[in-house]
Amino acid sequence: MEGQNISDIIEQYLKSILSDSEHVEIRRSEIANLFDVVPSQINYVIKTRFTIQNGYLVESKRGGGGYIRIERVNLLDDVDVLNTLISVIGDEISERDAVSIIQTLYDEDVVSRREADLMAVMVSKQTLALTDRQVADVLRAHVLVSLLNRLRYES
Amino acid sequence: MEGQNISDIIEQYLKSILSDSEHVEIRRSEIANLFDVVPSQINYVIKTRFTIQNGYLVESKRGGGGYIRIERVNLLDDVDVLNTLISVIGDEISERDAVSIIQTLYDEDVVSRREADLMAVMVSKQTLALTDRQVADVLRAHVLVSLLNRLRYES
DNA sequence: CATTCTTTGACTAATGTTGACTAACATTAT
DNA sequence: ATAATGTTAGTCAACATTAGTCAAAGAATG
Repeated sequence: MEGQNISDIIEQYLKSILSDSEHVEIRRSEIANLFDVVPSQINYVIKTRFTIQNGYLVESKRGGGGYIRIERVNLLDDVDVLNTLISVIGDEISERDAVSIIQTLYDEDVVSRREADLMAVMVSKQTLALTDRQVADVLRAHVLVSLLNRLRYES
Repeated sequence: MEGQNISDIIEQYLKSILSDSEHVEIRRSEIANLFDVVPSQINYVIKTRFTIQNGYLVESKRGGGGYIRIERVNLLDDVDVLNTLISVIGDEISERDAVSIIQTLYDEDVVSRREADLMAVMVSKQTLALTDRQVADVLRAHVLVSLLNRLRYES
């Protein structure tokens, strides 16, 4: 057990709830009060310990009745393929390279034909209509990584 | 279920009626009284939760015997769903409205669950990480229209 | 020491709530 | 007919209530 700092303690608290139910829904300020920390520390805990790589999905809503919801999801077996491809992408990527990555996904049966087609539309020059080519390449990398991360889990 | 704020509760109330009949017809002040809110809150609920992007049509009449009528529209009955949606999108669109449209596509069986999920990732703020919000909105509209156009052909 | 991780708080953004004012329509009086 | 009055709904901006971001300061680690 590592219970040294308060972030670890909050992490354990949330995970103990998650070991029973599939998800937790919290009010940020309540948890912050409970552990006597500033609200933004909750964001820090979530950002560093409840990532999609670890199998957690987070959604939230602001305003009255706002909340933060953490959900446990089933990670799929394609993790290795996805990690490899993500590391290949880097900070920017051309349309041609993006298409070949999508092709790999299809070859490896990670996505269907139709899903691959949609992804190809998403990374195309025409869709990412930006005057500056490099800006488009950076955005395309971002888009592709987001899509690959989405493929890590089901439902 | 997320139902902490009163707007969500009113939304659920109206949708529970809509799950039985094709439409609801309300007197604004009555609903406002029922949930103990000011009348204009009903407008807020309708404006944020019963848009055409969500698959609802709203009409109303003022004066004596006035009413607000919410109707669920079946977009598949429309001759050209996609054209309708594309015209709704316009030149720019918020993430919220975009998600509504994607949800509608899924509800109407135009796309699968997974395809809808990928599309949702695509239009998310995080994916379209741009400093200027309006630029992101414009790009998001572009992306969505591209995707909808892609859905025209069956492959 | 240098580096990385944690903690904090000021500022920002999103969403929800309220009420004063306006617009549309209906009914009644002239 | 027309005007006056009453009865609805619509708009908009101020205010309230949440969560998110970011960078600086502090603590821990090696």
